[in-house]
Amino acid sequence: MATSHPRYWLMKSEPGECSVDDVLAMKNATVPWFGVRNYQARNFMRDEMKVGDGVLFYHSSCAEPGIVGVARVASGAYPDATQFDAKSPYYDKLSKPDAPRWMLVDVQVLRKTRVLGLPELRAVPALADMVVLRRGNRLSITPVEAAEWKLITEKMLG
DNA sequence: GCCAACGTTGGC
DNA sequence: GCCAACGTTGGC
Repeated sequence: MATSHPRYWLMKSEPGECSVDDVLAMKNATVPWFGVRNYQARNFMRDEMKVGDGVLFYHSSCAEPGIVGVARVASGAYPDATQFDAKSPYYDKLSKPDAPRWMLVDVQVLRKTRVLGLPELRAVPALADMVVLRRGNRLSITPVEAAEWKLITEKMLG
């Protein structure tokens, strides 16, 4: 049976660690989405994301949280190298190379946008159900509905 | 710095 | 398997 999986996602990054500008400065404007240590977010990357899926690049834990760029999923899932690096804050001593716990995908930034902040997003009735806007949401990767993607990328950022 | 909300841990 | 304690996220 064909399961309809989301084709669009919102991915949070702390700009102090990896901003949209940092990614644009990288080779092919592409970055491995390292550091996710939440099973639900991992499962999205491991099980549901496909190359070409749309991504809203979001800055969190900063002066002006919000959407700051449009990106795409640029690889299938593979192990997050930081889990094996004892010097990394993301080191996981329980993870073994032959049985990695944490998987990631590469994300390629297609364009930087103006900051679409939370108050502006919350002011749009059609976005009221966006997962990222739900009360208490802390998940760093959330699905985005096709209609939400279209509205944000074409109307609000167009 | 505060605090709400949620995930994880671990004793039982 | 329950659930209290604790840690983390992230907006404000």
